[in-house]
Amino acid sequence: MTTMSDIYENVMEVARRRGFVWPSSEIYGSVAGFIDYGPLGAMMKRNVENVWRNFYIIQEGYYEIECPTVGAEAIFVASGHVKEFADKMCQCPHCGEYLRADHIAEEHGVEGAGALSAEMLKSRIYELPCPACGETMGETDVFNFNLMFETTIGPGSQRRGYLRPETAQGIFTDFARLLRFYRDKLPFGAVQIGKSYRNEISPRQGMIRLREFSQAEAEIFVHPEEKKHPVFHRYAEYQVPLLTYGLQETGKPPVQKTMRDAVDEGIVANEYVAYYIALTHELLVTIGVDPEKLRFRQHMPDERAHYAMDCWDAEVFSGRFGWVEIVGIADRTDYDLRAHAANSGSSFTVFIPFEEARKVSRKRIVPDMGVLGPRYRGRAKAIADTMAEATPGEAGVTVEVDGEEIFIPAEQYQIREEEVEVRGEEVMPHVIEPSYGIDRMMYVVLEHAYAEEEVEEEVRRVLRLPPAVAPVQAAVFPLMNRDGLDLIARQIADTLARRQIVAQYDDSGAIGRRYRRQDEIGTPFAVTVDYDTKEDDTVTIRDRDSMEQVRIPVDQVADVVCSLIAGTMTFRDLAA
RNA sequence: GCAUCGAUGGUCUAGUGGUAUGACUUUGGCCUUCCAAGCCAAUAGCCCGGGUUCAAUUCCCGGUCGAUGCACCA
Repeated sequence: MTTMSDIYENVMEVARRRGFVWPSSEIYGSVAGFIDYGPLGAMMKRNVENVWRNFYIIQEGYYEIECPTVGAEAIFVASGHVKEFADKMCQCPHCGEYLRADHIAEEHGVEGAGALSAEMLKSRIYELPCPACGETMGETDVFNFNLMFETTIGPGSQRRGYLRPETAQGIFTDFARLLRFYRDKLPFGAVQIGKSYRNEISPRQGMIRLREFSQAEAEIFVHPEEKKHPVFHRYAEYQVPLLTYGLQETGKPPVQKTMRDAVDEGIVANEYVAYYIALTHELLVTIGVDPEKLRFRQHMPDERAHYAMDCWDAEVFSGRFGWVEIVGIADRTDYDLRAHAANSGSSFTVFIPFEEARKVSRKRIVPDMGVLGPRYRGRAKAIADTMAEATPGEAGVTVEVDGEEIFIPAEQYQIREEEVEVRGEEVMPHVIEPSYGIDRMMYVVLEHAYAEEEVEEEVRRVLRLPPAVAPVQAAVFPLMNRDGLDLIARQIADTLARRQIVAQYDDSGAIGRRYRRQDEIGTPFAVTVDYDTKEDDTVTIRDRDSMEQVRIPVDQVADVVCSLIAGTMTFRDLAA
């Protein structure tokens, strides 16, 4: 039987051999951190993404957008990635080791070393020993290693661009357009599924840490003071294992909590974060993650990314890698919108009307233009505008126009108190972000689905993939490749194809071998045409997991297979 | 990036200074009335670059990829 340590090798061996995942550009030597999805892998990945779409687009109503993977420098200056998404590194002049400069400083009691500039760090580590060889660091440059891939846009290498390190920024930069699309109301959200890029220093761990990877992200814009999810009740009683940072500090295991309790007890910051924790749990179980190997871990305060306020990771246990972060659910506050507003000059606020317009009394300076006009001529308008913003003194008001201070005596204006109707306010939304690593989901689903079992002294390898993500949904076999059985089987395969089912026809070799082949790629159901079919127009349908067979009429095959795949009927129902 | 080890048909592997073993898989044929049966045949391989040598898959150097440890993983 499979031991913990070699499950990865067994899973990846099947994945390679059967066309799920291949090393990229093998013929020229593959590069760490890049993979190809083969035919079955690409199919399965599409299925996983479509399950994700069912949750976020169909259930939640957040539409999908698609933005470029290359972005101009300004985007990532604003997002903070140019500055923050980098490690301060240095190279030991004695042993040549590459090291994190801030880590060296921190180990020797320098508080907040992560926030120091490169120059500061350089001087702080001057007298410290190298953690690799023990020699004093001395004169060594501290440099930023940015994890973004850099490129240039257009000829002449004039404009700097970056491959996006997350899909989120595209949604933020489309904020104003999206707000109009959703007719100027909060909350609203947009999602994006696509490639992101991070130039990892040393990627290992196969599909777990890639330099080019697929993300599925939702950015949900909510009122900053009202983080109550409109349909929170959907998941209010849903139970999820939560590993709070308090529990982590004391080394305790996660606690099962309903989402309502988690919010009421202040464990999870707000209903939105809790809602997407529960939704993520349901989604991951749907694609085939073992619920016994799934938990939600809260980020420690010092662990959070530069933009996050509260953050929970969905972690899945892998026999090879231990607990692996698959999904991050963060309350990014208004960090991103504020940054893009400041850098772009565009508006990132939403006008929220009050339920009733509020009457606000305020004082307003009304200049006597009959006096100001003739006196200041061309500058009169500017002076009047400036006065409206100013606070008048006893004798008059001083305004500054074009760098010149001008005193306007009190008799040249009136102070009018007036009631103004304020109909609402401009607020900058907060962003709730569930962010999924599709490739990691792919790996853990394959690992959790993989099983070896003894059947009549032979090892049967089977991928117990849920029908919703299995790359091939049904197999169709003639028991013998003659006597017209093959023709009937081909017709059944055609019928299934017309019903949008991915069906594989196979007539090669013994029937048992064909079942095993399909087991290994996770095909949930197999239809077999035998000699009884010619007598009574029935076929057998076989269940991958139980290996049991049920005989059903040929003309019901498509309906039954569709129901089984959609999950509206189980094989057990069929057998009963 | 450093250190150690490794890389042989699709997969797993034997072995070698003179082009390579076996099994499984795959394909074709025979046989076969439901879970990798049997028989015959076929296809297919020494990670890449350089060096030493008459000759390198084998020895040496460099690289790539992988495993392990260190470092790294917003």
